[in-house]
Amino acid sequence: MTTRDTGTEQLIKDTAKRIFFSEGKLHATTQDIADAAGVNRTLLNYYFRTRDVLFEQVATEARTEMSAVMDSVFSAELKFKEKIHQLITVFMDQAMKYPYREMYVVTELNRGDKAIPEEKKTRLKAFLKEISAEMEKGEIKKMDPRQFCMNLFALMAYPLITNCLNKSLYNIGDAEYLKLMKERKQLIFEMIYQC
Amino acid sequence: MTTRDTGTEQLIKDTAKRIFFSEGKLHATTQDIADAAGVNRTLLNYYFRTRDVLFEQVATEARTEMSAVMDSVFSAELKFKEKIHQLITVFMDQAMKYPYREMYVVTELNRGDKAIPEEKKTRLKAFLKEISAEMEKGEIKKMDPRQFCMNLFALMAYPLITNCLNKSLYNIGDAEYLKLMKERKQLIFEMIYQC
DNA sequence: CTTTTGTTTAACAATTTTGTCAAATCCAGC
DNA sequence: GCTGGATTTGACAAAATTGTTAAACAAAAG
Repeated sequence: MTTRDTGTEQLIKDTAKRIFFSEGKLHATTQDIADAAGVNRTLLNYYFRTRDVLFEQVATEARTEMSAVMDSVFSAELKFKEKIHQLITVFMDQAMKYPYREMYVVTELNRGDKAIPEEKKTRLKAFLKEISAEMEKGEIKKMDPRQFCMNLFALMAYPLITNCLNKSLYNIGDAEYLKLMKERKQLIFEMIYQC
Repeated sequence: MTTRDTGTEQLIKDTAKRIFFSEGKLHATTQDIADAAGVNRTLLNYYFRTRDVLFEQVATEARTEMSAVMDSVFSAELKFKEKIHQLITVFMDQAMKYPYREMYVVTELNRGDKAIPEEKKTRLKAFLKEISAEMEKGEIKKMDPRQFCMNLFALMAYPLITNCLNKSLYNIGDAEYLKLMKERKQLIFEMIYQC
């Protein structure tokens, strides 16, 4: 017989993602997630058997989505400058929806010893080479390409992770915060490029 | 009778800090902490009564230490440029010891609703004004001073938070990582200043 | 309408984590 | 040595979180 697909399974996963990656509640319990999704907690066990399976599935999808987004940029046939521009746009849009997703991946790394797939490392190496080439051409300031990468991702990700803190510190609301983040896209580009 | 002070209380707190802020195990259990400290778990209850008290105490001390470090820079009588230089040195040294401390404070903000003390906000405002003044003088590139702040802290904190990820991604060991972070101090200074 | 099968629920069991208590231990002061 | 209070420990209780099961429910197929 065909599965009836009431959409509950997806609802649970989406809710878990929202709680983990948008709201940053990294220690949410299965009951928390069930409540937020408006379903009986037993359903989490019905669909995923155990809490760990759900968490793992969500984490895996997070990594996959992240990779897909990155791939779309890295494998595109674009000039370097355009690629950076694209990367900032795409990454920040993602990070604005799921500010804590990266952080989740990092903390996962910190306990279980998940390895980074070789494939990603080679892709990164290619990108580092591109960066070096641009530096040779004098397009961007010379430095360790790894530092360049760290700078880029730091500038993009950090303010979104510290969302809450910043809003409170600078006394700004949702609307203005959004505006600031939009401005940031351009700002980061200039910062990275003019140095 | 006078307290015997076997140093156990401090040992427990220090161990908790190490686990939380250095190792990034934000979900450590009381047993984990007791084991890491090499003491009986009951002692955590003896000295702190409940888990929450211990956590709160550790978090409070973290905030206090952080503030003290920041104060020492912000309230110093220094030229702006020297102040930034000092800030980078001090902040990064701290962040290298306790990379996840800030993150801990942020995630704490995300569930309980801790407010930021007014005093800190006023100090920040003063700093933002200083930044604006420097921009007027043409010492640093003009932008929203809040963006300047976000840039600065992002460049300092993020690579340390993603410590594990970076080591794995770039295939680097502890020694080289340390070297990279040292280089970063100078790099960040130039980046902030020459834009 | 009945059956069949996937879905949902409530009650319960198991596990994990935290808290309590009394007894044992240790050490300063007598 | 003995005493008294602080410290430490192990056994146990309580609470919180997770997992299981059987039964109720809902919808498609016959």
